[in-house]
Amino acid sequence: MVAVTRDAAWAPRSDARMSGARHKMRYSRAMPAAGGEPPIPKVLWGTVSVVARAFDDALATVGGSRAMWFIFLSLKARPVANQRELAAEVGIQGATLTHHLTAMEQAGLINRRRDPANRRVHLVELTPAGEATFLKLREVALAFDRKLREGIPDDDIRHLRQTLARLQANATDDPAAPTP
Amino acid sequence: MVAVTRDAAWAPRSDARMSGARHKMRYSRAMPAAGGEPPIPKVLWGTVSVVARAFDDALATVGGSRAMWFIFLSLKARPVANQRELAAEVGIQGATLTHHLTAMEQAGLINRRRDPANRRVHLVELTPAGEATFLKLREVALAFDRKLREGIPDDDIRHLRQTLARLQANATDDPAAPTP
DNA sequence: ATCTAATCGTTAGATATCAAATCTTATGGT
DNA sequence: ACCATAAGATTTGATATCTAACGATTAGAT
Repeated sequence: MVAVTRDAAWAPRSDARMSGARHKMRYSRAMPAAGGEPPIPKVLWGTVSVVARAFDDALATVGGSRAMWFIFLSLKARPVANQRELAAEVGIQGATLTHHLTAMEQAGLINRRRDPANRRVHLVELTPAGEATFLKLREVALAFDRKLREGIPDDDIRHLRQTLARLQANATDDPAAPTP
Repeated sequence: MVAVTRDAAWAPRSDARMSGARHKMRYSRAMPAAGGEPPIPKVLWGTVSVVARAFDDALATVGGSRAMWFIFLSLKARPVANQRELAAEVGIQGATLTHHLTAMEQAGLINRRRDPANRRVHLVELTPAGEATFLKLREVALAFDRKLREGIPDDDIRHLRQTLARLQANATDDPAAPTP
């Protein structure tokens, strides 16, 4: 018989996500190398699930979404040659970008037109409504960023960026041919 | 006219994901507060997309997946009272867990049976085939962990865990009622 | 000049996830 | 004893994402 403490009814935002560990997990039982800590992929995934969800919720309050915000951000940060490049910048596949752009176009936030110089490429540009939406989303994103970094020194953020970059590089490097 | 360098045909694993930034992005143009660096949510999302994909690919080579591995991991790390608790541990919703467990049951990796003491509860237990699969997945997961941490001092990993935990807490804390 | 191959984008089909509705079983109030 | 409510799990319907196949356009070879 296992005693289980349930989510209290009075708890604000009784969101069970990621809050289930009432007993201390001992991952060393399953993963001898981990020293009792959850493995890195699990920690990363857990944090990102929670952060991304909160970010999405915040953007949704002004009618946006994470993908929409990343698209706006890439479009405004520098001119993009084509959708393929935009997709890479945003971190999604071209097919996925198509869906988002179609939705944004139907919502009147962007225009797509063929480049006269190379009619294969579709040029993406913001409409006035798109500019207005961008500003609203930016406000929410900036507020979220402030909240996210609260109590974390800038040095730690820098360190975080470095370590994440290293993890990303380590994950993708091919062990077959590291030396040419 | 924008000059665009295309993916070279000779590049190994010409996966465009997250590799599109040939020009240095200046996010300060769009996000004045960021100091030219991409905002934290974007960095997090980018790193996790890449790492999770690589991890999934690795697990797929022995017939597994990220979700399956997390489920095994939680089941082996300590006994779990019920599926709701297991879902929280894994970091997914109960409905999603049901799908995975159904698939794993059909694959002969686990059994689900009603708890005689409380017939609402479905107890999950590994079959011998499940134990064997767990060992194979663990091997892959340990190798991936080693690869992921290559060149990163343990102190940095500890630091990473701490910062991620803080980000997670900051993301979810309710600004409405921080003080009771 | 024409034909083949490459590039850009979209469409189609599949999977993973979530929220909401539903089903089954247990608990508590009367 | 009976019924309403709660808890655990599943099912349903929606969304975001991916890969693979396709359509349109251009570039290159002959």
